[in-house]
Amino acid sequence: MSISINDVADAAGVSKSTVSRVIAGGSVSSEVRARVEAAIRQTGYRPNLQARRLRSRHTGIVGVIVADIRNPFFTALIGAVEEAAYRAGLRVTLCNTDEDPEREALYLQLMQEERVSGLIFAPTRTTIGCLDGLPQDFPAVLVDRAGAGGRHDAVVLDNAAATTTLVSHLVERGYRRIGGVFGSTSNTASERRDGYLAAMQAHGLAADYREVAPQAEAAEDAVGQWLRGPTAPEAILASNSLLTMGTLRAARSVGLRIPDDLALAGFDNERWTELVAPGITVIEQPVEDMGRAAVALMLDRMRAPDLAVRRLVLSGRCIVRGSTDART
Amino acid sequence: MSISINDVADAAGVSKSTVSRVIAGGSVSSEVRARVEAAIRQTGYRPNLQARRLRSRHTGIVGVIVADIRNPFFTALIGAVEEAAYRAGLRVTLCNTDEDPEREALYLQLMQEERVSGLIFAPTRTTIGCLDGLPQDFPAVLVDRAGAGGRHDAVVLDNAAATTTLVSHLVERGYRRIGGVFGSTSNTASERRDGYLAAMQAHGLAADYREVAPQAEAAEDAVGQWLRGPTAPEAILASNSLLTMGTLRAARSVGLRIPDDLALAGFDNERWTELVAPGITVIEQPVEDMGRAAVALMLDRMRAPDLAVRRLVLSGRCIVRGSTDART
DNA sequence: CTGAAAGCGCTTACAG
DNA sequence: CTGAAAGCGCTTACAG
Repeated sequence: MSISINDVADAAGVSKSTVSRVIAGGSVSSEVRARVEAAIRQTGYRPNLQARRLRSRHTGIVGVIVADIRNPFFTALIGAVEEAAYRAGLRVTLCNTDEDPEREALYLQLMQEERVSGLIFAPTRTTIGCLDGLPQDFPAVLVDRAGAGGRHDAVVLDNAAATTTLVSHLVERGYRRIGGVFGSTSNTASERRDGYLAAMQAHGLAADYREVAPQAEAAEDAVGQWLRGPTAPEAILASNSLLTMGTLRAARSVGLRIPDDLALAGFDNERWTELVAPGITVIEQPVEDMGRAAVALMLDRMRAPDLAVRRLVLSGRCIVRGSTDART
Repeated sequence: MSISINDVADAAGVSKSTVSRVIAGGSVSSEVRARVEAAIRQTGYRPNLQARRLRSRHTGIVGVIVADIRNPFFTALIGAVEEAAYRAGLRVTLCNTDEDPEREALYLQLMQEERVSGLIFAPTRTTIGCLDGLPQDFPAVLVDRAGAGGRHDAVVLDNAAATTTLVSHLVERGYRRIGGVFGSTSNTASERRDGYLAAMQAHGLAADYREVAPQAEAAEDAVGQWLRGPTAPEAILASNSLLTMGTLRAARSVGLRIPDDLALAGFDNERWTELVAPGITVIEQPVEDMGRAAVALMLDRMRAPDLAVRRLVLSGRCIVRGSTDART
């Protein structure tokens, strides 16, 4: 069937050990090396990675499990992780859970069966609790989503600070009835919700919020109802760009103008947030840094499994645009 | 180190053949099956997929190579492929080439070394030519991008029809100086360019276009210059959503209003194209169907390698919005 | 239904 | 520098 190292060895008139050494860049006489390289070319030999990984007992694969590949934040994160992993000579294998804890459990098992060298994971809140099921020596790094005081390395945004910034900004602009739309599945959304609640309380304002599946449709439905009802807020803070989009669509379909009838602020500086009129005020996350940092933490952990658990907290940057600008 | 099938066999007091049978769902007495299952649970055993794949000589992995994971078209495609593959009991491994032929060559090799069961690939134009380097028995399906009369199965859009529709629509709306912005790396972009040229000629109009790297920044720069110059068009047709976005940004920065100063039409019905004011006229691609169809073609090819080459051409749907509406 | 043996394609000590 | 042997963790005929 497929050409194996034995075929190359035969063609070159050497042992397969020697072929293996040539491929691995071990010490081989230049004359033999040339012969083997010619044989490789001639036979069209491609090493079988399954065999190599089995024998060498490490795969050089980093598993990445994200919650929603259609969320541009995760796409950007994946891109950054991929690049950093590639530089470190690691391959990436990607899984998408669609925020489903069952699929998370499945993929977590699969990653172990793949014997990945490391794992980068953005879990749902449900799964964060049962991460202790992972073997001790499994180099896993949480990214974007982590509990406080977990057993694993993590890279997260300073969500409390970010929401405080957003709420303060809205209050400064004169808004009082500030509502929130938060994802219901992630710890990150909960942290943003708690930050919102704390900030509202600090300003002596009454809080009101909705928790929905972190997708545009869910936000559009929930916010649409809300905006049509008697408790409609005059400003909304949304916890990710999909929810921001859904909120915007809801406002449009109800016929509210932004920012005059409804102010809007959210997370993630997606290009479209700048293109709509008015632009949307957002917290920009250092997503490239987050991806790179996750890989760096993972590499450290692979080298030194006994390192103390590290938690990297990065700051967002507030970009003010017209969507929160009615009162100036 | 890691727990192997032998440990389970020892714990259950059976041979590893029997353990293997239990896992594979072979015929085993219920008493023995129960003992083995208990041993699996007790030891925390996870089968080593590298070993399984090596021995069974097929991986059950479908490789997916796309040009740009940040292009929402590809993200949606990946999602659809993943789902269809998952249903067929296949795993997906994903590679992102960033439109770089060198990385394409690298990943193509890697896919062979991984011994993937099948490949779904959106190649650059450069690479389409040297796809014959793939082994005959390699079940590869091209998606979104394919040459005419290639050796591989393919799923593509009817690009000629789509651009003809767009040009006719613009002409109908009274536009005459219709320019184009096309990606420079893909065959699909070339087909759209050729469709544009043919349609313009059929209408007796002079064509003018730019070819750029298929990213927003490149389009923004090129179109910005163009719009400031003496040959500025009154309408622009862009060959993907990133280019549409760049064109829109360029128009904004030059201070042109859409559609009064510049009409705009593009590809891919991304959510933001509906959210900006005015909305953007686009060709919507049946991207989910494309992903599913690619997997279906691949499965057929895996089962029957000698099947005649098939090329599936799907139609886009034109969604007219305000961006092409100045004259009505 | 169950087990012993062979072998998938490599790498890794161990000799020479 | 080179090769023969062992073995990574499985599955797959082959016996019984």
